[in-house]
Amino acid sequence: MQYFYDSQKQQIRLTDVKLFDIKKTFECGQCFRFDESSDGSFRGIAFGKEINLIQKDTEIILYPTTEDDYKNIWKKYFDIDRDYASINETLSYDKTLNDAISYGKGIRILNQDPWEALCSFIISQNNNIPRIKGIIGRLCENFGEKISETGYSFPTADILANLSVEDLAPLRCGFRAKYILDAAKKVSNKEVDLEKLKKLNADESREILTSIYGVGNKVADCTLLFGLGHINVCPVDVWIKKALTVLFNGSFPQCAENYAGIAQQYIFYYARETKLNI
DNA sequence: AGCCAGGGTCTGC
DNA sequence: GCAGACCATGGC
Repeated sequence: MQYFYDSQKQQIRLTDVKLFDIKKTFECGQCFRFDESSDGSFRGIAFGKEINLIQKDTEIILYPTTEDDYKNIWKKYFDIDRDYASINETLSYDKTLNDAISYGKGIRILNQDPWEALCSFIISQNNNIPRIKGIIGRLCENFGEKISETGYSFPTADILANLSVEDLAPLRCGFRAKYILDAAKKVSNKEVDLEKLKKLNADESREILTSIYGVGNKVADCTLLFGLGHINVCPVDVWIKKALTVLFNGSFPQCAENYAGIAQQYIFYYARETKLNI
């Protein structure tokens, strides 16, 4: 994969793209702030920047952006440097995983902002994806910064830490409001120091994350996988639970141990798309 | 109407 | 340690 920057058009062009399908990546349930436009491109916001992506086969264009933002934000965000071919080969030793990969090939695990991942997956609990996106959209419109005509950044923990449950009423997020506020307070006052978590291992981080009211293992593991780069962590939701029972006799095979999070994402996509009617 | 959605907490055994 | 009630909201 190579990149070319066009300063005239303010765009990055990725060529010879392998194993990066933007539609699957944005629609596999790992992030909630990217939406498809009528022309098939995707627009979204991450790290306070709005960006569009359009893909044609092995070419992807990112716009508008600068070369610096590509190097400092998007290259990492889209997991460009990870060798998915090699990971897929390892996972393919298992026949069921191989089936799931042929279905979800091109999914990449995004490296999201840890606070956004934590807050988003608190909102995700006992909820469905369209409504999660709605609540997060209202959260950003109400408390984020306006960064374009229609775009708002994800609000910081510091901003949310000073709010009350009543302030969050416009979100219509129900019982989750008190969880969001506790997370915001603990992150803001460094009782949960997300920067420090980056230096800890998964078990140590999970222990700290679950000290937040409303954060259990599943939400913590989503934060570890999607926000803190632990690709060997496997969040278990109702779909994964069902898939593990039906497809794997309870747990993933040996070949998935180092990439359990990625295996999990293929299986999640596979299970939902096929509704597990296998 | 009742069930479900990328769950977690609290109570009672 | 584990099952069951409960939690808000909205789509089907």
